Amino acid sequence: MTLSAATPHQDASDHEAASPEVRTLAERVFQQLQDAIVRGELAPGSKITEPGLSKTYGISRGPLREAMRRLEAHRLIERVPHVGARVVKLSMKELIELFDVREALESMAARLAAEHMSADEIQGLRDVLALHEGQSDLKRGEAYYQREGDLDFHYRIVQGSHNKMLMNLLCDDLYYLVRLYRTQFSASGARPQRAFVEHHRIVDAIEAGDAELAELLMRRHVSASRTNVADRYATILEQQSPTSTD
Amino acid sequence: MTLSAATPHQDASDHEAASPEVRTLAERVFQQLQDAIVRGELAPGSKITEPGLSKTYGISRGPLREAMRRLEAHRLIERVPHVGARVVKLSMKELIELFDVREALESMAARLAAEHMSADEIQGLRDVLALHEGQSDLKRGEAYYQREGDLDFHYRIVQGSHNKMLMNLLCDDLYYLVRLYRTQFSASGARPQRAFVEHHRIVDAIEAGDAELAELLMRRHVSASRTNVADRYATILEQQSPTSTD
DNA sequence: TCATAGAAAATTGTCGACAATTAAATGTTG
DNA sequence: CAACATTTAATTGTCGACAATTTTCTATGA
Repeated sequence: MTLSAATPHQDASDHEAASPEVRTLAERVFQQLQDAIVRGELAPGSKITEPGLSKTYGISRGPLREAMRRLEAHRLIERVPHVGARVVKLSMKELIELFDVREALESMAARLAAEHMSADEIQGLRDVLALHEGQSDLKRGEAYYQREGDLDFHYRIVQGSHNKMLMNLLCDDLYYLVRLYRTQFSASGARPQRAFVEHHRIVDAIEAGDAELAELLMRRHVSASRTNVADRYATILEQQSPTSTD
Repeated sequence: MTLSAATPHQDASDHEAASPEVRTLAERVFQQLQDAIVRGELAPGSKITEPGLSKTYGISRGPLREAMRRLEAHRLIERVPHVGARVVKLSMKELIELFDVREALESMAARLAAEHMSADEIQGLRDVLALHEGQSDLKRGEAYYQREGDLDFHYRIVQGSHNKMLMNLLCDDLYYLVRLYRTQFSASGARPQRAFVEHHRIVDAIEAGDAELAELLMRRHVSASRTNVADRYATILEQQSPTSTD
């Protein structure tokens, strides 16, 4: 809530209260389910049943199924006809693939942002960084705000590209998957500090209008993030089942 | 139909017959609507009403609404709560944005394809090209097969990347929009012949395992395609309303 | 004990009806 | 005649019930 000025996500509801701007039940339960999955309340790979959710959220199966169809299209759940639906579970390979796609799209976004971002938008970007850094000094163990703050940073650059297609793809499709993994593998060790520095340099390049540099720096930034996440994934996988080869 | 070996699209139904592999009504009507929109039978910007479609396809509104929710998530229709749905209509700006995103993603796909494509997959790619070229010699005025053939080429390279995320984004999200515009703005003048040459060079690079070159060539190829489409769009726009500034 | 076949339960798919909201039509008034 | 208010119609949103399919449980047999 203290991040209100820096949280462009559209999850307006705190926990389960009705949002006045959301007109239909299907829309509301879609956002609620999206949030529940991203937060990890619905564990990856777990089966979700229509009567169960229908009872949990107090709505009939009609709008619920419409919400599930949207979640399916956004790749947050996987459905099999006549069998049921499960929360998506990314393998390490898929997680790396996700970062590869991010690298291509976000570096493009950074280039466009350097070309098209307004002074106000750049100022907003700096505000996010300042807020981010301040919180980091205060509570460096608390990873939650770092993660959301990091995503806000990327979110704003994508919006700064002024490319609607790109915004839809990254913000509506990929970022929810990114947030899903982030609940499991938060950045570790010296990575957050390095990310800070990289963020600043990217903003510098954008402010200078150096599109080529902004693109290059963002590409490296996402690539470094991918390496870090892959390491974390492998580490956790070893801890869980040291002899597993999967 | 003669392209069966080279058409990886999953539109199995010819016109409206029941596909045995499609288990549910919602799935079937989703594909039918998708096809109708892509073919232009449902004009861009036209309003679609639930009772109308329900009567047309002979199903109730339940599964129909689920299909529409999926179309909405794939950006083929746009819905407003309590008002209705319309077939998406891309402005020239959005069309260019779409090609910009394609340029970033498909150049990445070409690079990965050069690294990971198997000999069989490359052979299949050459088969598509040969078929494509033969048809071009026979009937160069017939643009339909060219268009589908071109898309098959791109489709196979994306699959050759062996990146599931990339395949989903391009094949499930973007290519239907590409096909939608293609029904309106087919390649013109000397563009098809040039595209042939570019396709061959891209395959050569992939076969040689030259990832960097494949990426560069694909980037140029999509960029050239964008330029051509933008010109066609502007021309048609002028013919329709010479004095319009929109 | 394990495997298999059948029955029972649960879940998904589909439908028609009713409520809520919006769009259109009609009538009224200046 | 135009502008506005009211009424009517049409469309969307939601619900509960029934049919079809799958999964689970149970019983029978080797």
